[in-house]
Amino acid sequence: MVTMRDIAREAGVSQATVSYVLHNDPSISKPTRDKVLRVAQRLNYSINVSARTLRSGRTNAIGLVLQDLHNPYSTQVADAISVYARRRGYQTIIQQTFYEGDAEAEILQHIVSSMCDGVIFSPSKLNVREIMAQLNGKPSVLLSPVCENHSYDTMLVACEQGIFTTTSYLLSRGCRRPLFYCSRYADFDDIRDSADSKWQRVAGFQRALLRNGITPEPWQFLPERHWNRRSARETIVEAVRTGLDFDSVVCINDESAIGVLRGLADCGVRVPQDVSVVGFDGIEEGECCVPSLTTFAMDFDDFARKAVDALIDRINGDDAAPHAIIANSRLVVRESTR
Amino acid sequence: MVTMRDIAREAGVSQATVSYVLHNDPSISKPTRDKVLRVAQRLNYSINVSARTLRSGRTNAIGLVLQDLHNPYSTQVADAISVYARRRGYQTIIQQTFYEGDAEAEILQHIVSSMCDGVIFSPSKLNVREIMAQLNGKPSVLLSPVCENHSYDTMLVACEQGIFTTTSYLLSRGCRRPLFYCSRYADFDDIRDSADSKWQRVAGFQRALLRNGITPEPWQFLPERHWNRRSARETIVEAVRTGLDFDSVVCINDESAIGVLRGLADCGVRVPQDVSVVGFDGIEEGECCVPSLTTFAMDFDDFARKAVDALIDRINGDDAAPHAIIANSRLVVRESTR
DNA sequence: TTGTAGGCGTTATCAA
DNA sequence: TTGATAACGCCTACAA
Repeated sequence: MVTMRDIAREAGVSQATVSYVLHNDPSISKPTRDKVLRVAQRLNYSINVSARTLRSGRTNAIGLVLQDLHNPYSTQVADAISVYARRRGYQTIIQQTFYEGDAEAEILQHIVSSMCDGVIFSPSKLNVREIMAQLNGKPSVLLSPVCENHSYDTMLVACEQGIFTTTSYLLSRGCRRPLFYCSRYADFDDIRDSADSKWQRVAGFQRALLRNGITPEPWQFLPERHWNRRSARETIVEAVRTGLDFDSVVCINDESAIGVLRGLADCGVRVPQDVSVVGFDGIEEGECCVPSLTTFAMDFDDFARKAVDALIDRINGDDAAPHAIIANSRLVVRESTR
Repeated sequence: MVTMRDIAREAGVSQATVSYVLHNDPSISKPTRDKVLRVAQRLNYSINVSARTLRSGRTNAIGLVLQDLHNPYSTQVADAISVYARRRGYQTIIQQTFYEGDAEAEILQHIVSSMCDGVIFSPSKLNVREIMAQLNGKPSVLLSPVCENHSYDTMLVACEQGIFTTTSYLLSRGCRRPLFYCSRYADFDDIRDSADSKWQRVAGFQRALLRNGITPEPWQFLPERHWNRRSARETIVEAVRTGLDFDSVVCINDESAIGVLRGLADCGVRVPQDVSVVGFDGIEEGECCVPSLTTFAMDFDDFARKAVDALIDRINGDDAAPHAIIANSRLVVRESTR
């Protein structure tokens, strides 16, 4: 490893001078500058980030801590944030917690102590108290459906409203017997004010039904499963096999919706002629599947912009009260609804 | 920020003792140990990674430098590598170069100087000489279709053989007029030994045709476009509109194949009854699309295991001659072929 | 315009 | 069993 000291020795200057040159300090004369730069080039110098960080306290990187990168939604979030952060002059360091509380704490600790100037963090197991303990004052933006705190800026997703919108659209197109994938039935009054992402979606579904004079009934709720293609596919196939009478499926996310589309194809059910399907998220895959997916699509670029801007403001010392941030989103009508 | 010195003061021991305790050094007595740990807990201490790295030279992290995270193939690679690296006790730091030579060099420099003990790197713009200069001796595994060097372990993809396999399968099912998405026509003899990933695939296509007594002709080659859904969709729609007579499409990757499926659906062409489609990669999306995709599927877990194991061996001082590594892969027959 | 020197938080050697 | 102490590579007053 070649250090500034090596360059200094080689160029016949002090190590401090090298540092100044590499920081474009104007007080260094052109000849010295050139000489140092030439040597640095020749020795193929690259700065030691640990040393710089240790000394300066700045990393010029932001941490993005997600649960995993396995699902398209997370991937698109990660992609959009990386791209925008880069435009703002920051490296993005992506880390996954794999839904393990230990990993979460460990990663936050590492990140807190160094590696990055701020964190965009999607919590799973940790509660706000624990998060605060780990984050310990480091600038942060939370990606969370719930805004159970007033300690951090939080990117919210309009779950209730989104599912209300997709369900309402379905009903406006004449559907009367929608299924919801995936949750067990719960009484509307028990969940209407829930802070939980899933229950918010269930509540949106029910509110749309009620608004249209339909009373939600337990048969409409498909059992709780993973929010992924495979679970959704298996579940909907099972529903068709058991002879469930439905004319549409409201899905908790796009990935599930794509599994539902697949499962209906397995059963020879035509979409949208026999059954309509709506998703939630707006992942790219939904544009290109057959049939393409009607969904409540988030604007990922807007999401990334707002999250990163908020974080960088905090890094730069903004101490306004933490606030909730919502990205733009809208209903996108495609082929999966009639 | 709370440091070891703070703990030491609070616990009435030296800072060195704190370090020993936090490293589970057996020479520290139980009472001292407990006292220090209690204080550390209370002060919510977390280690400063920069300082540790600067001093010890070890990070316990590996860097994964990809071109982008926008396509499912890269995402699945990143996912699999992160998961396996974690099992081997390493954090994975994912970085994207966005196909910009500058970013590539910059990221490698940062990573070289610190942040991680080794790098899994997918080069785009940089040539081997430049890579070597940036990497500067840091343990590395290259993800690259070409093995133009004997300086690094390199994960190879069986491009020629893979496309040969998918094309041969198509022909064995009675197809006689396959299209190739996407490349311009090139004479077989000019490309059969190419080191380039794309030309290897084209060569595989042609070799399969020749083996079956079919002479490749320019009309079979769809113009060069991006290897993504949208380009493929537009291209195949155009091909159908112009009345091109074909009975199958060999795609350069799965993402393109999914775009082709979509484009054919746009035109009312049935798959596989009218046209068969094969992909290359084995991304998850191919399992669940309609129709599901016949493809030459890589075993991503095997890929990750081999890449990470090789890298960790190097980190641990293995100095065997660099070698080429190929992950398991196999033809997966699904619904998109007749 | 350039050099000297101290310290960022840790690890690790050596001595006590 | 524990404590001094000297780096690791870089940044930045301050001095020259």
